Amino acid sequence: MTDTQPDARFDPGQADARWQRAWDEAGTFTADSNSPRPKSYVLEMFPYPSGRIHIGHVRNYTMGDVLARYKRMQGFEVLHPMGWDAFGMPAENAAMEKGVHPGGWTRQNIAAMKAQLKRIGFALDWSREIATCDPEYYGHEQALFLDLYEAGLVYRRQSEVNWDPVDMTVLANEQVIDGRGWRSGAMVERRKLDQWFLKITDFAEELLDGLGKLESWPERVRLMQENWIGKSTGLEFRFELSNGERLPVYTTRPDTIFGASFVAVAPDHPVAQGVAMNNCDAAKFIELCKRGGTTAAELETAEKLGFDTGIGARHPFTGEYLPVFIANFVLMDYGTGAIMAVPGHDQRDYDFASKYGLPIPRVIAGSIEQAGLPLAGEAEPGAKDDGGVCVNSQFLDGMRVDDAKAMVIARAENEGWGEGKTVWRLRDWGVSRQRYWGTPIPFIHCPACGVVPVPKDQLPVTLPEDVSFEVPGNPLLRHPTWKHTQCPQCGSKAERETDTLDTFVDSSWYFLRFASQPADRPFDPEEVAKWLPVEQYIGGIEHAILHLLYARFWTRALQRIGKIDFAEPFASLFTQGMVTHETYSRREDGREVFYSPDEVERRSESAVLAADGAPLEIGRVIKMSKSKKNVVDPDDIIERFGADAVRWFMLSDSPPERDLPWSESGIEGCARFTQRLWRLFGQYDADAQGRDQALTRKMHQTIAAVAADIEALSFNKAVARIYELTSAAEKAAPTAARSEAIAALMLLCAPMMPHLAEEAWHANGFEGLIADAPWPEFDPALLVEDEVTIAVQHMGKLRDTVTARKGASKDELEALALASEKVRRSLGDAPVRKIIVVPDRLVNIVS
RNA sequence: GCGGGUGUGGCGGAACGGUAGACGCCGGGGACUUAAAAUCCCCUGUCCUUUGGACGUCCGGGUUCGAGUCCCGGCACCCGCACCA
Repeated sequence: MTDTQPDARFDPGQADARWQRAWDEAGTFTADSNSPRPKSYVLEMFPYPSGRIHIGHVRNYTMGDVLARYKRMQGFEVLHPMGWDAFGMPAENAAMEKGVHPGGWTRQNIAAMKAQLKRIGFALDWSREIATCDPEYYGHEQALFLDLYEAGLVYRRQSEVNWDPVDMTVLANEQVIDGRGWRSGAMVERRKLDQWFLKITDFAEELLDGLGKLESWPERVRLMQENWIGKSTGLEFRFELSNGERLPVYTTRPDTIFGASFVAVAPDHPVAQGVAMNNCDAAKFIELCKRGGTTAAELETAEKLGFDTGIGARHPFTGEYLPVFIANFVLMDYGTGAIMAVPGHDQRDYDFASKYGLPIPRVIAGSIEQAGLPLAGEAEPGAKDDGGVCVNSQFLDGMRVDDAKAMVIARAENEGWGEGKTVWRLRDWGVSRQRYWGTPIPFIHCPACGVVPVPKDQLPVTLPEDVSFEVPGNPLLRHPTWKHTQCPQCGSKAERETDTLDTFVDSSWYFLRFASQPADRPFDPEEVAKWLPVEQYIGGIEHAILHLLYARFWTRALQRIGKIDFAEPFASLFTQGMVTHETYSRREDGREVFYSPDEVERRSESAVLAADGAPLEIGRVIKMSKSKKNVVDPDDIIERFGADAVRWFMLSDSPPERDLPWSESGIEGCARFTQRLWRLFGQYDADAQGRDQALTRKMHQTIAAVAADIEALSFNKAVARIYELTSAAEKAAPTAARSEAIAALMLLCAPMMPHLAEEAWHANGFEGLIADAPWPEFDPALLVEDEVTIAVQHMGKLRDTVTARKGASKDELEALALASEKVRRSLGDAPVRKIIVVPDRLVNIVS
């Protein structure tokens, strides 16, 4: 090396900023959609601008960055953009707590977080930066929303919300704690409002079928979406009620119809409402059900409660009258809002029947002989693939579950009291939010013309800036002038819609806007076609269902109305794990007080509070959160260790889909490794002479393996490979082969530790930026070893290892194994009965 | 409650059904140094008295010449559950 002393240390404090500037000035990461190179679109889920970049963001974006840089080195024109999911509740909360404007607060956060991201040296095309709170962005979103409206995919209907009667505001589920408003503490009420919906259910079948083609999505995400969409086939049929009405119910298990011992309806079912009109106990019961949260988790964990309406429902086969209950575990949103309950074979029905002393007959058993077998204290599911047959079921007795289902449906259809039906769990997407900080829904309510869309040439409908959060309620609703306007159709006085869109709408098309940003349209279809679908999308598993399903829906909807010509936005998906940290706490005045890592002195087996030297309890390793104070600040650690050490830590050790436990000693080890590499890079000698076959072979193997590992996103394995080649190169004699290996290491590290790689590349006199250098080639002939180690087992237990020529025959390996003294000792006098030989791997002797 | 996942040394993890523990961290010992830092070398799953052996991948069963890996049944923890993003 020419201008660096061998013992000089790598100084990230200077190098990081220098190379970040160099990339900026050269426009290295600006994506050119007219480039002749093949295109690659690498995208990470954009962050909510909460104020500071979280270490979890750093991990997410480091993974995408390594892939983006690697793809560039492989000759791709890479689009790797970044933006801000900038609408949402925290900005309004900040406004209420600190008296700041949500817009100002958000823009300040964006500036701070952008500076943080720049310090990590991400290869991002900042020229395409988007913030969803910019009128330029949400105006186009309003236009798309109107397009979907024209296509009949948008409608209004009544829907329930959590209403806080004290704060006079709608609460999000997370703002309802034990049935009370988080701020006011008032009992939350359910209130019906007119709200906007998107017809995602129109696409249920397509969204389900499409999953099958997403081969590069994690299996578990596809499974979760499949279950969420929840296609089921069953029977919808009508009970004749003792009051003369008819009650439609839906069941997926018509084969168990003889096990029905009661009928249950949802508290908001018309039958329940009807009973409540003349029966104040029923009305009280319904009120009771409406208390408490609206979430599925709460409803399903709540104690099963029912109210006997006194109505009877006539069983279509037996003619017997079953009692009709109002029950809190029946959902109005699913099926018909009423069920036939089969306690013998459904756990919820079982719990309910046990509580109210209703019969629990068995109608499914392993065989017809087991008809009299009692149920073992819980419901037996009686799945279709375990050979269950119908029992105690008249004409169904002895039939297999599948056949019985078909038979019951056929009888119902013949006799005219029911029919086979497909039902979906998926519900339409409610997008109305009664909040200020979101995209205004571009509609006008005219007393004469009704609901009228805002003409496109009047978009965007912008948010008013002069709003106050001191008074409870929606600022848009209270604003003195904003909502008052004229009807675009008749010109008379009218009011703007004051609901804003769910922020999931914002994130349902941002990946299109990144690819193409015309001023007059949401995107240009040709430009979009060049980049989309996203080749690799990376984000948290917490988005496995909602965000990813909504984005898939939105893309398909745009395809249906001819805006784009592809159905799936993300070809490949990766869900990364969280960054975790142990917690430090102690009891003070009877409650647990947490301390942050920088207040703590961590010893090998204990931790003490630096301030007073008293011991602290080391808690479990859990997700970093402010309340547990187990957070580390990215800026802080970059300042101490440099961007490359932090990036390296994010990639090392833990597989990317699993949680990564933060540790001080881990990051220190990474920082040490940057210096170790730097010393090795300093030993590059362009004039060195001589061969080193073993090292050359190792180099080629490493180049191939690191490439494969990066493409599989197995960064921890790529890191391990780089450690191995580093050790080998350090130990090797100074030959031309060694210099070649050192240069290869610079290139292999370039996507992961770009500042260090650039610095070494430059210091050793290489031309240009390493970010622009091609990925090194490898010789496939050098990947295979010519000698292999063969494991020799006796009865499956390892006794010896022997060395053999690669590709040695079974007979040769057998002879080698039997010649081993350790094997002969283990064998003793026992006769050899069988020998299993796995070529190039092992020999197992069975005696 | 329902749906989905995870579980391997002191710690993070590696391992086409085929040598369990690659690689890193921690720890121990040594070298260099007046000393320290930095750096380098060696050791490091548990147990048994050794050359050597036994036991070991959350627990209990099973399939197989051979199971961390496949099957059945548990346990623990994590994610999601439709207005958090």
